[in-house]
Amino acid sequence: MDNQLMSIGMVKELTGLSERQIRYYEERQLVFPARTKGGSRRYSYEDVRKIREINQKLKEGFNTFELKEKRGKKNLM
Amino acid sequence: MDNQLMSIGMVKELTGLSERQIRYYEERQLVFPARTKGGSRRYSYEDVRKIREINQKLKEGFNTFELKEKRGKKNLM
DNA sequence: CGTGTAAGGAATTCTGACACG
DNA sequence: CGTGTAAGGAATTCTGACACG
Repeated sequence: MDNQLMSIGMVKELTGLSERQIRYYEERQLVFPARTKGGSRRYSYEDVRKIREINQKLKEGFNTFELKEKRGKKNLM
Repeated sequence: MDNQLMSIGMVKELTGLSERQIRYYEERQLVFPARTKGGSRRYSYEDVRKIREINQKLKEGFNTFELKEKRGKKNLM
């Protein structure tokens, strides 16, 4: 994981989502950002892509549990 | 510049250099990181590459002024 | 000249919780 | 369930300066 370099602030800018939303997706085990020594999250572009997709699916009516299932079965994310 | 996303802390890790060195190369106009609203520097991979090259050249005996000239003439960096 | 460091401040991020629904 | 927010703390980064050489 040499490519997780964005702070949550960058992700916030790129996606337009709130820190709360971004952290929540992690809490629900949908994204797995790295951590610095200090404990801050570090995201990759791939994570940003996932986060966008998750938010999109949620808007479409799915819940985080379904998204997790879907990932397991179809390995799409 | 959508790809300047690393904090100086990340660059420090990737290059093994000190913040002082990294900032100094900017002061000497050898690298041009972006800035967040808050004022922190944001580096791209390209910047990291330049920083490594600069440090290498300095070890070889060049000074920052020469490095700036070289860049202008040969457009290598 | 290139780099170290202590100084004080400002911006960032973290966690756990209460809230709504 | 997904998200907002106020709370207090910890880690990060910033600038300007003094130091050495």
